[in-house]
Amino acid sequence: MALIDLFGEDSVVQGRQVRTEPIQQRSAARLTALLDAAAEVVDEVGFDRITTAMVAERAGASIGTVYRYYPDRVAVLEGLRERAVLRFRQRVAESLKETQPKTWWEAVDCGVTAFVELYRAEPGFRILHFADRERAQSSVPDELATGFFAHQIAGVLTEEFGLAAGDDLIFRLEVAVEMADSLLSRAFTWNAQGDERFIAECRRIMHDYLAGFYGTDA
Amino acid sequence: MALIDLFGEDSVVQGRQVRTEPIQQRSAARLTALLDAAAEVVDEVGFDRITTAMVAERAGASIGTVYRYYPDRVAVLEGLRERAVLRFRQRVAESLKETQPKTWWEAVDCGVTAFVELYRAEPGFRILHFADRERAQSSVPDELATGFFAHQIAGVLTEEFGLAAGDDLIFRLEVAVEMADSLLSRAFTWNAQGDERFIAECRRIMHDYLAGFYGTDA
DNA sequence: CAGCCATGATCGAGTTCCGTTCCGTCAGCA
DNA sequence: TGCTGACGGAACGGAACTCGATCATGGCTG
Repeated sequence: MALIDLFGEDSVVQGRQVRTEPIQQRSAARLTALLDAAAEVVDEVGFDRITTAMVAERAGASIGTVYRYYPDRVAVLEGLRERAVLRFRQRVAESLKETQPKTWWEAVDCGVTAFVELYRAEPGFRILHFADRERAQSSVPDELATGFFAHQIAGVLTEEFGLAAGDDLIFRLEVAVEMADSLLSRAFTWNAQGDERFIAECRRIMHDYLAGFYGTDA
Repeated sequence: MALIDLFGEDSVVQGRQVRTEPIQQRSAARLTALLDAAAEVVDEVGFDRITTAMVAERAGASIGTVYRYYPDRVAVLEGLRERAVLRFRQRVAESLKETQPKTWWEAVDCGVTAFVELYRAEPGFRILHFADRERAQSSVPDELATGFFAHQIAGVLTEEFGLAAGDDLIFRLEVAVEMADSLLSRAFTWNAQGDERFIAECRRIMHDYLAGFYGTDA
């Protein structure tokens, strides 16, 4: 199994948050414009204060258009999150292709790098960490949860670097993903460029935590 | 410095989220009733769906009373968070007094235990982790952030167990607190009693991470 | 110690704002 | 040129929040 298959866009299940699939071409542009607008507004006023009117105005659309594509306010944020996840995975896929990692550690590191880069460059990317929590109380675990990432990564590590597959690996990776998400988000909490200390410590912890179980490198 | 001084209620700075300090006795009862109501409602309908009307009704008060004490809806949640932090610290203080830890590790473990117990028993306790994220975009680091905990814990570990004080210790602890918060919240995300696997792994990781820097135990 | 009353506390109808709907109109495609 | 997808924005419902009327408390006074 190629890395690109695990992290490429092919394997992303289309979300259910969109009301009407865009048929005409202009509507696809509308959709991205709406999400771009939502991303900006989220960064400016926060998750609580965002209003559908703000999103519509910023996107140069009317209220009705927002509701044409999304059933409600929360769905817009979920759409934003879904796109962020997609972009993250694409970025990881690119990073893997460029880096051609020789060890499992280098592969994991690609994930950290991709995360940091997107946090820096992508408006509204912080929604990734946020939505994690809010989701908890309502729904069933979905394929965007950390557990899903854990499975994806497990696939890569197993296929490419021969790590022993199994529940232990999955669990380890889920813990690792949770910690990394937490530390990297912390790095960006009060520093738009990301506090290098936390980023570096995150890399170190990931390495030590996974190495402690699967042997140092290789 | 006694442990109780670091974690007792004395050192808690009164929050600013309350509009009017209660003067008469009944209003103090009102305030706790409002927070109790908010805690229940949060657990039932989530952070998004909570309304001031729900809180008022559950507390047996009118809308106006809610707004007498809190400037807006979000402030109620912040008040709830502040109380949760307070209770966590009190619980840690109790736990330390009972346990009489002999090693730094036992002391840290008290923190984990307190967190787990409160998560299980205290309605709305999950707000601790939630609010962490939302807070980030608006305000300056406050004394309820993880950094504050790190300082508190550093004080205990330095005074009681002779660990070397300094920025390194503070940073380590901040990272540890962040990871613990993340893993423990994950333990409770889809399991009201807390997934024991994550709780145990959290303890192990805390121990290894801190021990790796300061030497095993003692 | 009873009663007074300044002031804290409460209430809830009313106002404003926001989420959401709905239908009339416009634009792309055949 | 008609048919269907896309769009706009007024209108509706409900939730956040205000405000002046009203009630309760507890210190003070005689």
